[in-house]
Amino acid sequence: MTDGTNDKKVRVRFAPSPTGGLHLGGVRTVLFNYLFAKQHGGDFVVRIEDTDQTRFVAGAEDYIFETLKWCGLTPDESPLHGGPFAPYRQSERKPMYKEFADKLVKEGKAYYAFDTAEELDAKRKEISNFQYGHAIRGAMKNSLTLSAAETEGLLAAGTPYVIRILLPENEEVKFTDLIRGEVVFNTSQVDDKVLLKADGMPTYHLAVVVDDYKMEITHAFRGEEWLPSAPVHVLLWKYLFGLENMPQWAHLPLILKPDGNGKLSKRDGDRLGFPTFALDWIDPKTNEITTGFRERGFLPEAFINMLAALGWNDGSGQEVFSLDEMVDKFSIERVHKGGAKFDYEKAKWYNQEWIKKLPVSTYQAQVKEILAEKGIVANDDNLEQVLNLVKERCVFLNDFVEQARFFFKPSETPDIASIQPKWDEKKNMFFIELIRAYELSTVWEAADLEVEFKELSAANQLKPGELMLPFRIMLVGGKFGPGVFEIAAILGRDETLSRIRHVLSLL
RNA sequence: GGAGCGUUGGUCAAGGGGUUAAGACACCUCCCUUUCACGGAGGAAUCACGGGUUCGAUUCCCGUACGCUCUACCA
Repeated sequence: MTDGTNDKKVRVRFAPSPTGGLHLGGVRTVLFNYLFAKQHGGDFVVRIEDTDQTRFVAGAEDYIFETLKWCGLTPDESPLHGGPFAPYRQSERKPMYKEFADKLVKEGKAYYAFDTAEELDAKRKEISNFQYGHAIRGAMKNSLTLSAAETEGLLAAGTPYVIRILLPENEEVKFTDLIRGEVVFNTSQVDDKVLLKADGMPTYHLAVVVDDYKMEITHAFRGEEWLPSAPVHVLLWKYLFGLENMPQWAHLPLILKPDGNGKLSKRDGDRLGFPTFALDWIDPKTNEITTGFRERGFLPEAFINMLAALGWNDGSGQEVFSLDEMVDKFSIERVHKGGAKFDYEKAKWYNQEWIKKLPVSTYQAQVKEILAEKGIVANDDNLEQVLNLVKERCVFLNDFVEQARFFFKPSETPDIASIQPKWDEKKNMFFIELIRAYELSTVWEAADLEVEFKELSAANQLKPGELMLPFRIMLVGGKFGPGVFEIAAILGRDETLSRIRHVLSLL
């Protein structure tokens, strides 16, 4: 199969570090993993890569799971959901890694290095293009340059050390990337990466290989920033578990900032006024709040749809996809190689499309809550009707506040300024008569109300056009919203008449 | 600096040796709407540049330019 699946059960993983809020790129990585797994009837596992204790941030892990939940991307296995390959936190798997690092040392594929951070810094300053590799390692303090006895001595004395992979000189490492095709690196160009840190924790390089093996991962999709270190991972697979067991790789393109160049960062969002995180993130140290797409009023359907479209399309021209449709139509080979600039306008368009597309019942409760926060009590009898009437003018869920509030609460500041200049006694009389007519109406439906309105305006020798705006201002408070007669129909007789009277009294 | 990856309208992109080079977003004009939206019609590209290969290249090859990523005991 061209997408790299074979008879093995497909298993993918998303492996985030709990260092803060999940940004767009991270969620898209999850999405593509998820889509691929589900399309092949496989498993989606979430593994927490918390090997760097200095960067650990409290709450970040919970945040990741809340994000997945909101997006509807449920893991089959994770620290939260459990699973047969537990534990799913690398910090809890610490003992597993050292064994493999030791094995590599024993086989001459890796070595102990005793250089201190200061010594490394000094070398980096001294030698331009410093790379801890074949050209330099002979001049450093490690088990390759030290005698066996010296190394033993340092180890026995408890001297801090790291284990580095010993890269062969001038050897080609090839692998097939599902998105990019064959990728080739020469080992002389990559350095002897640290595998095991002085604190006994593995680096990403060792951990990702060991865990992918132990968790029987078949496909590994990650951001493009990992491409340069891929040869180290391939070599580790070759040394430890065999290339035939190595997962298929796919390196996803980056999401770029809308203006200028470079990958999108949280700072760009702050600067340009759009979210980059899925949900609100509160920095536990500074208490600084970063707004998320959810709180900004995005629907999860729109959020993931927009994310998928950033780098993938099915070639048909279709742009709006549900999660199920994406599972059905996704193809890793149709993912772009080049990065895409993030376009917030397009993101908003997706949201509006989804607000229109989805039955309002799917977000009605949430809108009701948003309204309540603004002190607007919506009654369930006609909320659905109201939302249906105004949904096509909402880009964000929060827009329902402005678009729907007048149904539940008369405007406190009706825009009488825009009707006053042309206001006269004739119009005043018309509305007084309208009140009377509407009081006597036997039915209260939009079409009938419109007929009565027009008949009355004709009887008064007024153009309905001159009266529509005042009527709208009376009911709505401003120059916006659905058809006035539909509004009146929903408001009901009492409320409609009361609003006409009220504005009349102000004119 | 080195290595890797990339480059189709302002943005996302389809396409792929011979086409009027799809579509969407944004923008502008018009229509619809006696409001605002929705909707509809119209408007923009010497396919980064230079060489090849070819009857023919945006599409294949090689360079160049530009951009990005990596170059940590971070992921």
